[in-house]
Amino acid sequence: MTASSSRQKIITAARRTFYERGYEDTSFADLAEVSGVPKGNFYYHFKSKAELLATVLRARVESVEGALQSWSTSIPMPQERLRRFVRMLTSEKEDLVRFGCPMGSLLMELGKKRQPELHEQARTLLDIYVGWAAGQFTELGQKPKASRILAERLLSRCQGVVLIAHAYGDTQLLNREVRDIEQWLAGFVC
Amino acid sequence: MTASSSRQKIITAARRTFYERGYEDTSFADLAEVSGVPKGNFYYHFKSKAELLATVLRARVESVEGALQSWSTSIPMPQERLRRFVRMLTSEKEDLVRFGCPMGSLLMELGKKRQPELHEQARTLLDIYVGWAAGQFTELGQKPKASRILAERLLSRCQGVVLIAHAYGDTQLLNREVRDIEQWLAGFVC
DNA sequence: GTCTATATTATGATAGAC
DNA sequence: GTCTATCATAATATAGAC
Repeated sequence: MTASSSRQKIITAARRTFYERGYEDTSFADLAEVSGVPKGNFYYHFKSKAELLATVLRARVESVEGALQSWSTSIPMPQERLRRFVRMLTSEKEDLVRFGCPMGSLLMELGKKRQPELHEQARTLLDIYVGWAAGQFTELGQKPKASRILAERLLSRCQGVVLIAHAYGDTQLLNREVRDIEQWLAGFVC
Repeated sequence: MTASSSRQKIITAARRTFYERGYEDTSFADLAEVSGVPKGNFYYHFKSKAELLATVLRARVESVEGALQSWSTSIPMPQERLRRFVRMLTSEKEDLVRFGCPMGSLLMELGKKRQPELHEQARTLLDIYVGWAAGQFTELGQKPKASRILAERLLSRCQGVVLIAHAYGDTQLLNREVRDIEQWLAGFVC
């Protein structure tokens, strides 16, 4: 087994388990079990648990950047791109209802940590979404300042919906509120 | 120092510190420091840390019920009561921007715990707000089912706004989005 | 009821053989 | 690079004197 393979197994397991149980409640013993890599090896690949988290956050950033860029090339109309973004909530509904939003969970948990650099890295994720959404609103004819506000409002609404749907474990609520956000978005199309 | 005094000091310290640092990251040593009560005493008043958390959650439930009931008697118009509710976000803005929403934080953290009864207790808090808000919408002439949906939407929007404002540490964003929610609410008045 | 001292366990992290 | 064994620490929880 190559080095990068073990390293990748750890990252994959951490990404999923940090999401499901939270960062603090996930031990290296847990990750060893999930990944199949003995926990002693972890310190060959990462110098600390915080560094593993930073790596997971970078991996999430790259995933998100990749998805958003691919939409920008494959979907011509900005309003369709925004719909595609909101539709993520329904296509991922099982996980979102069970575990909440991966980004939102990290933002909340890391926002309470003593190390502010971890919170900053989680905020990078949010910034990518907000910056991208603002770009779509600008293409729809909104001024830069208004675009930023609308983007923050869109992310805010998505986060709120997922949080409540997760609290109630209610998939229907999620579906219904996604439709409401889509209707709100439709007001900016014409 | 009476028994109830020590007990109350622990609850007060726990309520605040669980909010600021999260439940899991708050140790009895931390609470001993904050409350001034030696940590050995904690197990005289509470049989476990989980029981202390349950007590804190009950205290929050009582606070919320008290506030909502007092509004129902002191504020005659339901639309004014809903405004009062949303205005909480601005009157508590310093804490909300620094630490997020106390209820939202607990919902997220406890939603990832193995003990589902803790998550249920946190959801009780949410249920109280949602039930109360639904009652206000009903008084405004909405049908019961629509009232429930609007109440969930209101809580969802508030939670989302606080989460994003907290992530960015942005008080202005909070103020602005609160105004937007108030405008949305105003649509149901006439 | 209050406090000190301590047991117990889990975790992040390290040492060193292979 | 991989794996086992182990350290050091911090946390929950308990025992028992006062």
